[in-house]
Formats: sequence, C-alpha cells, structure tokens
Amino acid sequence: MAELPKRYDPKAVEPKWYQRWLDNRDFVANPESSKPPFSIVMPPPNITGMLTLGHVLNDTIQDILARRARMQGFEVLWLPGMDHAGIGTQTAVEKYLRRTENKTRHDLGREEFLRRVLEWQDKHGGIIIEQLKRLGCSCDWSRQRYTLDDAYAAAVQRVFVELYDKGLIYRGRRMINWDPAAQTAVSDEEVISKAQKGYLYFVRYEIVEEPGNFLEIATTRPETIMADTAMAFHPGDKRYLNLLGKHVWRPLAREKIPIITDEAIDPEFGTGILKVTPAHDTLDFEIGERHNLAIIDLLTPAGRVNCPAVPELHGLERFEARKKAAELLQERGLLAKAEPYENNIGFSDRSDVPIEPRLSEQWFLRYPKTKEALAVVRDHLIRFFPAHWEKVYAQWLENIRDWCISRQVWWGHRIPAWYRKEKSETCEIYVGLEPPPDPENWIQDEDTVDTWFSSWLWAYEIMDPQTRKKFYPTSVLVTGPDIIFFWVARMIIAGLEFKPGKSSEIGDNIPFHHVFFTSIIRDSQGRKMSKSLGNSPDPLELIDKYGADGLRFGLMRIAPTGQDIRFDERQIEEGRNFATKLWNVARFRQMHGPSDAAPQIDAQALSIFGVEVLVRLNETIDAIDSAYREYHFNLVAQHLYSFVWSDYCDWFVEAVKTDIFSEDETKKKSALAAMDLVLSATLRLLHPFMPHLTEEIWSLLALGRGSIQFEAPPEKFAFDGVANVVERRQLVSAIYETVQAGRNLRSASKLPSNRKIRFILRTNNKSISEQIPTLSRLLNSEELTLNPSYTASPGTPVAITPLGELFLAVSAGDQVRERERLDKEIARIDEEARTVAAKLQNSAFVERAPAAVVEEHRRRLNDLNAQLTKLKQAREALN
RNA sequence: GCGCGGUUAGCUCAGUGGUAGAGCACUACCUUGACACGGUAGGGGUCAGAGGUUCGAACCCUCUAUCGCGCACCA
Repeated sequence: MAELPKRYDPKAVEPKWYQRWLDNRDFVANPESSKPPFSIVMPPPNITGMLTLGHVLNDTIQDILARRARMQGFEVLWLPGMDHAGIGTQTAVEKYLRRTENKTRHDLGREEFLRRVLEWQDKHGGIIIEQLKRLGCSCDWSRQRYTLDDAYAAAVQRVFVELYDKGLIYRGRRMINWDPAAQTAVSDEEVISKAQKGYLYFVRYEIVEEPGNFLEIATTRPETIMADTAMAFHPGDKRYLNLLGKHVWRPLAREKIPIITDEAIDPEFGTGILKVTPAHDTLDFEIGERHNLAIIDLLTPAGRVNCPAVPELHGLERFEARKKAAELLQERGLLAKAEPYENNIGFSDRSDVPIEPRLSEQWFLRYPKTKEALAVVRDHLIRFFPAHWEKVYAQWLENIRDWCISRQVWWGHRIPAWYRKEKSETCEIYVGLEPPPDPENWIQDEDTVDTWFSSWLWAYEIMDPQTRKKFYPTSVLVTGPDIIFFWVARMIIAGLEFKPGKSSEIGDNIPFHHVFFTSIIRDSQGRKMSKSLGNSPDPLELIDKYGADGLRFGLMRIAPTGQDIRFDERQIEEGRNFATKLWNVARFRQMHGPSDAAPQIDAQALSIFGVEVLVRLNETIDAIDSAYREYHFNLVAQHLYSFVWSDYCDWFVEAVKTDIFSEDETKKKSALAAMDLVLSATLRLLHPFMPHLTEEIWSLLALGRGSIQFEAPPEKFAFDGVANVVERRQLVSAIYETVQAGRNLRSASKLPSNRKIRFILRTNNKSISEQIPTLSRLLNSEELTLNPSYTASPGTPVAITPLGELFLAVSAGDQVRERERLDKEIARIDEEARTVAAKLQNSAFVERAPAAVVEEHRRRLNDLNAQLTKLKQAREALN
C-alpha cells in the first residue's frame, strides 16, 4: 500500500482515473444487459462552443445521476452529442470571413461557404467534448452523436415530409419576426422584449376634405410613414366620428389614404389615432387584413429604407431614417412635438438587434399533440422539478401559435421542398425525401430548418433501434429553464407525435419521465454570465486551480433548485478544501494499518462514539436519499459535508484516538473497523460528486476489490446486538457538551490553546470514569480528575455540564474575571429559564401542545434551574 | 396587465408550526502524534413590513414594499 502524500493532487489523479475508466469501457451502455435501464440524453452543446459554468453545473448534475444509478445497479446510458447551431455557427464563420477575406457568404456561394463552415468546424469544433472529459463526465462516448450526422439529418428530413403530408407543415405568407442582422426569420421564442429609450413623435396629417385642418397621431416610427395606408380610430371614440370616411394626405410619399375605425385601437394612447402600416407591424397587418388595405413594404432585408419616392430617406439604415424622417417632418411643419419615450421592443435573441415585423413567405408548423402534451405534464406522467415550471409550460402550450421553422441560413438541414421553375400564379411545390424525378425543372428551397426543429428529435433519434428499445423513454432530462419552450416542450410533442417507443402507449413515448431544471449562474453582482461582460470564469482554469472534484462539489453545494446561483469562487475553494479534508482523514486511517474491505463491527466492543457516528451515518444516508428524490443536490452535498467534517473528523476521529493509540487491541480494532465502515460508506456516498478522489482513496485503502463505480450505495448499519443505543448516544452528547463547556472555560479564562491545564470534574457518576482519557484528550488537558467531593477555592472557573461541575484548575484564579464570567453566564441562563417557565405557565400551551414538546420544556427548565443554583453558589463563593 | 420566484448574520445560502442554522468573512488563541486548503473559542440576525389564523409563525393566510424572471401589451 502506497503512502498517501500530505496533499491530494488532482492534476495527477484525475486524468489517471478518467483514462482508466475509458479504457475499461466503464461508461459504455449495454442494451442487452438484464439490469434495469437508466438513461439521460445530454442537452447537446454547440459544436463550436466552449465549456461554461452553466455546462459544468448541468453536466455535473447529469454525471451525479448517472454515477449514482450505476452504483445502484442500473444499466446506465448517458448519451452525449453536439448541436450544429445553425444561425450561431453560420454567423461566427461569416464574421471570420469578413475579417480575413472581406467576403460575404454570397460572394462564395452556397457550396463553397458550406465547405468553409466544415473546415472551421473541424478546426474549432468538438473542443467542448474534451473539456467535459476533464470534468469527469461518464458519458458513453462510443455513442456520441451530432445533429448533422447522416442518419440524424435523414430523420429530420423524414419528419418534415411526414408533417407536410399530414398537412401540419405548410408554406405561407405571414407576418414573421425578421432579424435584419442575421437576415433570417426567427421564431416567437427567439424574440426577447427589452425596454428601449426613444421618442414618441406627434405628426400632423392634413385632412384631404378639410384643407388646413390636420389630424395628429403619435408614432415611434416616423420612418415607416411612407408605408401608411390608412388612419384608424376606435369606433366608440366620439372625437373623430365626423372624420370617418374622409381621407388624409400622407406627409411623406404624399398620397391620399382613408380614415377608418377599428376595435383594436386604444383611444387612450397618444391622440387616439393610429397610423396603419400593415407591412411593418403585426397589429397594423391585422387591421389591414380586416379593411383590405394595401401593403407597402419599404424595408430591405438588411433593414434599410427602400423608397425612391423620398430620396432623402432612400437607402438609409432604419434608425438613421427615423431621425431623418423626423427632421423632414419638422422642416415641413408637420411635427407637432417629440416626447422622450420608453417602450418595449422585441430584440433578436441571436443578434441583439430590434426585430422587424415583416411579411414573408415562410414554412410553418401547426403543432400537433398540444392537448396531449399538456396532459402528460398535468397528470405527472412527466414530472418537473421544481414543479412550478409546470405552470410556465402549460401557459405556453395553451397560447401556442404556429412555429415558423424556415431560416434564411445555409448551415443546417436544408428544407426538402422544390418549386417548379416556370413562373405561374400558383407555384407548384414538391416535398419529398428524394429530389423530384425531373430535377432540371425544379429548384430546391434555399432555406434550412430552425435548429430546434432538429433538436426536438434528440431524445430518441440519437439511439439506434436496439439502444432505443432498452433506454427510451429516458429517465430524466437535466436542462436550464431558459429552453423549456425551445426544447423541452417540443421534445414532448415530438415524442407524442412520432411515437418512437416500443408500443404506442403514451407512457412508452414520452421522451423522459422527469425533467430537472437547473439554475442559471450569475456573477457575484447578480448579472448573467456573458462573454461580452467578461464575467464568466473559465471552468478549465477552475479545474486547474481546484481540481474537477473540487469544482463539482463546490458548485453543487451552492446550487439551489429553481433559483439563480450567484457564483463565488470562494465556494469552489471550499470544495477543494473539502477534498483535502477527506484525503487527510483517509491518510490518518491508512497510517494505522491496512483497512478491511468488509469491516466486521463487534457489537460488544463498539465504543459509544462508534454508536454515535454510525447513527449519524444512518441519518445521513436517509437524508441523502430523500434529497435525491427531490433533486436537491445542494442538500446532498451539505449533508455529506457536515457528516464528514463535523461528525466524523471533528468528533468521532478525535474521540477514538484514545482507542487507536491505546494498548488495548480490542478497542483499537473496533475503532479502526468503525472507521473503515464509515469511510467506505462515505466514499460511496460521495463518489457521484467527487468521482476521481473517491476512486483514488478507495483504491489506496483497498476498500473494495474493484472500482468504486459499481459498488452499491451503503446500507444503513443494522445495530444488531448493540445494546442501549439511546442511552449511549445520550452519554456521548453529554461528553461532547462537557468538552465544549471545558474549552469555553479555557478560552474565557484567556488560557492559550497550547497550555496544558488541569480540569476537575465533580460528579457522583462513577460510570464516566472510563471516558476520562477521552474527555481529557478532547479538552487538551494535562490532567482530568474525577472528584465527587471536590471543594473549589473561590475564583475557580466552573461550568455546569450534563456530567457534573467542571472546574478549571488554575494556580492563581483571576477572581475578577471569573466573577464577570459567572455573572454573564447566570444572566444568560436566567433569561432562558424565564422564557421557558413563562411558556409552561401558559395553560393553553400545556393543554394543546404535543405532550413530548411540553415534556421537553419541563426537562429543560429543570436543567436550567439546576445549573442556575450551582452557578449562583459558585458566584456566592467569590464574594 | 397576467403569472412565477425571491427578500433569513457583512457575503453566499439552508431551514414547511415547537429554544434562529451552515460555510465564508471577522476577533482571539494555537503548528497538539490526518489536515494551517487545519484546530478551538467568540462576536454578529425585532427571519423585508403590516395584519390575520394558532397555545405557539421565518414557516400557513391576506395585503404592502422591493428585486428578478416569463407571458401579453408596446401607435
């Protein structure tokens, strides 16, 4: 057995074990196994992405679940992969091309551009997979998938064609969200509203039928005036009723436009008149449809004004055009005023530029199975953790609108649709897996599908049939709540619609049984981690500094459920410190001879401290079990932390040093056996959180024959033949309390920690005598004597303990200091006693509270009074 | 406007009806036979506020304030 170095060195240990696990194919799932299945599909990171703390959090949680399941005897599949991230990757490569070659993708052409993306992907892609390996993730890398794998891509096409054939996918000209920077349509979910400061412009339109009279409207977008095709007010708005049917002159690109009424107008807003611009606003578009208004599109895809009729504005970028239009109106005396104004604007999640509502020909999906998708979550066939996300999910599904799935992007899954070349009124569409039989007459749609239209098949399409049969539906999905609509909801719909399960039963087709929503990690100031802020620590650096296990444990300990996490590197430091603590206490065990892989606890020889630590171990096992059931990883970590550090290291190990250093072989053996049992159990409980460290200690102490990875979680200790557990625990806690009182005495008497001092315990309790060496050790005293009739000289510091009165023998007692100390102590206890007594005098409390609670109060009061009497005696002696 | 979540020690957070907790930070003492990435002791909180239910409320109910998030609106 190799001697353990003083400090644990994760840099050497972690890669060693990870490589060994890979070599042993420990993470490879066997679909033919007779063990029950446990499966997780990894939310695929972007292929060109880098590991962020968000990934660390999510993937550590998945790893914990996978490793725990493996120990529990499940056949575990944790299936990893990557996402091609259509818009994101394309934008990155376009940026690169512009910088290096000053070219756009159109300069290169589709084929060449895609070749460049592949080149870029080969160079920068997949780094994150290596980073996940450094974190210790136990994924089945042999099954790693990519959303652009041939088989996967084929499935995406198949699904498109199937839904088209069912009439659920259709092509239509509708208002969509246009991202002028990426120059593509995006879905409603990709639009995030943000407050933006601007102006509310009050513009005067001359009434055609009443020259010299003007109608005033309020708008935030004067640059769209040229596309106005009506003016509208609410039918109930009496102010303007006389204008109905009349016209106004459009002030820019002068034209006569009608004045109409529409229920959608809010009479309270601005002047109560809306300029209707059907091409550039969703509400206006709807009004236009109701009134058959013309649609004038005056913005180019890049967001520039296209209006030769107004040369001052033609060609200007939309926000410059806004300023310029206001100036033009001002010059012509048509701008009544411009008020500073803040409103919410939809921004593109991707490009962070304002979305342009735009009329466009796109592909849409009418969602199938929305009712069923609601039902499976409502009826808990799928359970969400934390459960409150169920409501958010339901709200989305209840208000669901058709999904715009086409993207004007080249990188991705191309839409399998072709249009007949010769122009005709009704364009003929062909949708199929294969190109049409006479391809020369057809032209394929240039667009690709929304990346999420490929990801929604992820839960099953990454499994081969045999794997799917064993492992689908998956056990649990771990992901961030920010993609509950993008991904979680759509995967549920996909499962219900495409029925990839082994039967057509709903329960066999849902993609997962549980969904655990992780937290979002923020920086210490509560801001979201982002590249541009530079507030996102590099997890690889953290791994270098603290070890993967330290990072994992530290992060898990602060990971609350359903709330944001404020990241603080000090928490990671604690994780590392905990690893060192565990390492050292294992080292301590190793110094006293070889461990026993199957420690036998001799019920007769088991010390009271052994009883105590084993009870606490049992309690910890229970607490951890129930924390896991609710996915409360922070609680699991916290219980392990305090059990190891406090119960085991601070108390048990310190207490049983008496036995370990004693000549009594029975006692020594018993103490070491208890240590082995606790260490073995603790390591197994900790392994999912700190896989490398626990494997290393497991192996160095030879606590098992094979890898800890497949060891069953610890059973609770049975206490067969162990007598008087309750009484013995009471004794232990009395001893620990006495120790603390004694240490307090030392400290209050200002005696340095290293000064050896003498204590006298005055008690009639003879049975305590065999614990004197341990008490003495824990008190770091030179001598502790039992003396039932000790008479202390006045000024001797004393503490009233459950074991009796503990005196601190100091040669020259500082009477003044001791007097003060006693006064404080008396006051403290007196106050508590009064509180308890008051409660007991409350007849309502005595009658209605549970008997045990009342009894507890009575006992406490008696204790306090006894202490008071003794302390007062000691105080008397000082006068 | 609708909905969700938070507000507990200087900081990060536990705590679902019975004497307010942990870690960090702080103060004092200590290199004692696993560990200074450590040990011991200590200071520090009218649990956001107000009302209610209850013998008893950080916890349950109502309202208010405040922060964050989602949806809707956004002329």
